[in-house]
Amino acid sequence: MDIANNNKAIMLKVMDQLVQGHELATKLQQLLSQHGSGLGSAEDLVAKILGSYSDTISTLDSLEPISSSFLITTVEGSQNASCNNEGKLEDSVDSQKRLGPVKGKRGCYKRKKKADTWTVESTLLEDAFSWRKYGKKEILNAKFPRSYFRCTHKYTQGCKATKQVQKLELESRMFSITYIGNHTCNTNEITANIKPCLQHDEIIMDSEESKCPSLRTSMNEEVHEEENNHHHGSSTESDLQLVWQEIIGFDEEHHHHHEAIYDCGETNASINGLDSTDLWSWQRFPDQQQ
DNA sequence: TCCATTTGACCTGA
DNA sequence: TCAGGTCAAATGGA
Repeated sequence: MDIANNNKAIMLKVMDQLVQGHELATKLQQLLSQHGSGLGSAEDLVAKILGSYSDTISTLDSLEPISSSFLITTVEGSQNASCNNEGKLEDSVDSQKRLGPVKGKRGCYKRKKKADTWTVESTLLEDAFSWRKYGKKEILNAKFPRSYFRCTHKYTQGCKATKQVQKLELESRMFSITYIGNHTCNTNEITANIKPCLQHDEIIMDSEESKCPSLRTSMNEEVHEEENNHHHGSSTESDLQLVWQEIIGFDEEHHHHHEAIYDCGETNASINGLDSTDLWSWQRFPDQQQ
């Protein structure tokens, strides 16, 4: 009996590890696709890794019936879901919004779990996805408020990805960007219109462990290019500007004016058809101020 | 008019 | 109990 229980525990642990590996490979695949050209072989490799994980998981799953539910809950991880309607999230939410306000539903949600969540520290706030801000919150013992973003395609494509952005220190350009959930929207459409941007200065700070060592390496390679990367853009300039403007405002409340430092002289850039007025003004954060 | 942001309200979970 | 996360009405800009 104990042996059976022990085997079951081992099986669960193996499944856990496999599922985690699968999640990491999925994230890596997404990041590789965001970074775009020249990485085709790497993407192929990731696809093979993912296939291997899937095969192994399904094989184990067929051996142990109880693992099925485990697999689903783990893989879904932080995929947020409304507390009503048991999973049929997006359409219902969307239709609710269009049909009119439903009182008593505010804040009705399931808090995201840590799985499928990873944190990046970066001087750049943008990525290949389009985000819409839905909230801001003062965080206890934090100098700066945290901004909350959801995927623009949440209602149109049911994409459940969200991210949280918080400035780390007053004297630093670094932001802590927490990504929660994977994009399920049509990323090809997004990335096709946007040049891949280098996410220099990024440090993966996964909430569970360091999940993406290969990514970390690639990120670090870009560090030295920091000051030269003012010519990359994405569809997320709007939210960048928002966060930046908030922070500027916040700084100005606590310090004084930094206009000269913010003004890096690049305005009205048009990248890939996207209007990016004042696109780069946010990049010159007052790290060298007095 | 449409869409995005702001912000106070509200709910969940630790 | 309260900090954190999300909702949704109000507001503003294009």
